[in-house]
Order: sequence, then structure tokens, then C-alpha cells
Amino acid sequence: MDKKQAILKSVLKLVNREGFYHLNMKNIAKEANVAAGTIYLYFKGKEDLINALYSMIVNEFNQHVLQGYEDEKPVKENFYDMLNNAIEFYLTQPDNFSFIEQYTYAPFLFKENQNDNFLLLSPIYKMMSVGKKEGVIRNIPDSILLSLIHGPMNTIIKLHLAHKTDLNKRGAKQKFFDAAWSAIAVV
Amino acid sequence: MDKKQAILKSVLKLVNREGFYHLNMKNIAKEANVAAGTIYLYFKGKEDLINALYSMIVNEFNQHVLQGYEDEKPVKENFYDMLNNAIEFYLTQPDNFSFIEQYTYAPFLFKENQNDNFLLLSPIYKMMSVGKKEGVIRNIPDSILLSLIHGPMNTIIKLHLAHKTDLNKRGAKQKFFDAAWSAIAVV
DNA sequence: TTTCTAAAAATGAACGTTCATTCATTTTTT
DNA sequence: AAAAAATGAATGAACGTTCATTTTTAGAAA
Repeated sequence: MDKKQAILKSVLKLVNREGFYHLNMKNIAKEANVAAGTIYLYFKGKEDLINALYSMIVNEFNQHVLQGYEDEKPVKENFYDMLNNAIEFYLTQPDNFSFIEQYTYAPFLFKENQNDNFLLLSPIYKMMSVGKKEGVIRNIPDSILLSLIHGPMNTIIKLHLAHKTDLNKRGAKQKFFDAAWSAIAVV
Repeated sequence: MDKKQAILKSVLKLVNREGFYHLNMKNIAKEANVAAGTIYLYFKGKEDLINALYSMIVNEFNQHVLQGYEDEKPVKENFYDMLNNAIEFYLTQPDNFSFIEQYTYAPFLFKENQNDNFLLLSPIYKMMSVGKKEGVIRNIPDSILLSLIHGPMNTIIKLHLAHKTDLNKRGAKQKFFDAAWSAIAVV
């Protein structure tokens, strides 16, 4: 039994269930079936623990999003695939979504990783630059393009998880993809 | 001197500066130039205080966003105006943005208002329904439309405030508006 | 205007609780 | 039996809230 992983899983579960605000070491230990002191054998402290979890999730996310990505494919196809991968990642692991969101919006909590926040999106930058070169994606600043991809994705996932919409309904995802593509595509 | 307002302003400033995680009553009091006990003359406690601030900002936001809105105007014009109003509101008062974001992503922190989260967007729903009826806005679920409006706006503001883009640069806003409109408009 | 006084507002030290972290001791592994 | 891993009670700091006391306010009386 890997206690380090158990502890990380425990944090993920608790942050999702009760938020950062109520996260405390005793509960983390209990949920992971270890003693409170054990956590300090694997992590320097609470901050280190949370930063480690963040890094882990970002890595998993990047890896998952890039599945099936190939430079040879049309940009539009890669775009659909990546968006699909991203949504699938978060819908099947909503705890990850909740954690990343809360972490991102906690200024000065764990400054160390704050520059990595947008690192989450590195695969997307690659696709944008190719698309612009080929003339299929609008020639506007990357940051605006980014907001047109990342923003809707974030919100639609949030709405889905809050049961305000259902992305699994037939055609829903496709409609979303088409609309998102319209925002960044050359008319 | 209105102490109640001073306390609310103090919370806003501190949440923006150090996040919810480090927010404590002693600092709120110090920043507002009142004694710790004074806060309890105006608010039941910490949660009540934060909920009150949230409600205040949501009200101000809704009011500001609707400025210039008129049913008679073309939907596209209302859309641009509202997006412009929303961005202006947050860019001129970034503390409000940071606060709302952090509040929204704090599950189980202050459940009371959680259903009001999307209330923030009530003016937008109105516009969408008219646009669909007139055939200028895609006939897709409101929730998807919402994600295509709210999402990019949120992300672009975040990027601007993080100095990753500059919405005040000539043409930047216009490009963003055009792209956002493309996402929701009938082709 | 000045003085008095009762109510309202404000104060901040004190209290009880919670929490992250430590470390002497115990358990498990090799 | 020595080393490594794990434990959890103990510690002290931090925090939200309370309330006995002080300060301010406002109106009446002189």
C-alpha cells in the first residue's frame, strides 16, 4: 500500500467535498488511514502537500489532453480531440476539476506554483500557432484565442457538474465544439 | 464614517490581497480601523460578513451590466454593450473579480448563496432568449450559450489582470467581442 | 451656549476551540 | 537485532467570538 498516494487521494477527496477552507491535517490522515504524523514523512507540510497534488494533476491533465494529437492531422480535428479529451478528463474525475479551480483562485496561498497555472494549457498553444500559420485560425493574440477555448470549456464543465446542463445528452458536445470552433476559426 | 461599509471594503481588499485562506477577523478590523468586536455589531459572524459582501457585489454587477440595455436595440448591440459593461466593471474594480471568483469556487464554505452564483448572469439569459427568437443566436441550450459568453469573459479578464494580455490595447476588445459573437451567432 | 445624563456604539482583553507540527515511543521490515 | 517506518499524544500558536468596560452621541435641562 502506497501511503504517499493514499494521502494525495485523501486531499483530493476532502478538497472536493468540503473545500480548501475546511481542509485539515487530521481529516486528511483519517481519510488516508494513516496517523497525522505520517504525512510529515512524505511531505514538508500542508503547503508542500497541496503543491505536490497540484503538480500531479497538471501532469496527468496535459498527458491526457494530448492523447491522439498528431501534427499531421488537420487543426480542426486536433482541436476537437483536445477539447474532447479535456472535457472527458474532468467529467470522469470531477475531483480534479474542483481542486484545480480552487487552487487557481487562491492567491498567495501557495505562490510557488502560480506561474505554472497557465502551463496547464501548453498543448493548446502549440495547436494555435499551427492553425494561424495555415490560416484556419483567426490571427488574433494567443491570449484572446486562449480565453475563447479555455473559458467556455471551464464554464461548461462547471455547469455540467452543477447539473445545470448535460454534456452527455446526444449532440450536446458536438454543438458545443462547433460553437467553440466558430469563435476561433477564420470566417 | 460608515463602519459597515468600511468593514466590507476591508474584506474585499484582504481577500484580494491574501485570499480567503488567510482572511481573519483581526486583520479585517485593523484594515477597517475598528475593533474586532465592532464587526459583530453589524454582522452575525465571518460567514454572514462574506455572504453580505457577495450579495453586494452581485447587485452592483447586475446593475452595471444592464446599463444601456434596451429591448429595442439589435441583439448584437446589446451583446456588445453588456460584454463591454461587464469587462469594464471588473477591470476598474479587480478586487470584485477576485472576490467573486474565490467565493464561487469555495464549495460548502457558505452554502447559503450557492444557488445565487448563476444569478449573476440573469441579464444575459434575457438577451439570449430574444436572440434565439429572432434567429440571430444559435438555437442551442442556454447553458451552452452561457458557457460561450461567460467563459471567455472570465478567462480574458483573468489573463488581463495577470498581465498575460492587454485588453486596453487598440482593437483588442473589438477582436474579442467579434470572436465571442461568432461563437453564439447563427452562421 | 453649556452641562448633564441615559442610551447607543465601540472597544479589546480574555476565552475556548481548532489546528499544524513535533517527537518520544511503538511497530514493522530486513 | 538493528534500521526504517509509523504512530498519536502533546505543544503552542492562531483564530472566531464574547462581554464587561469605556467612549461617543443626542437630547433635555439649566
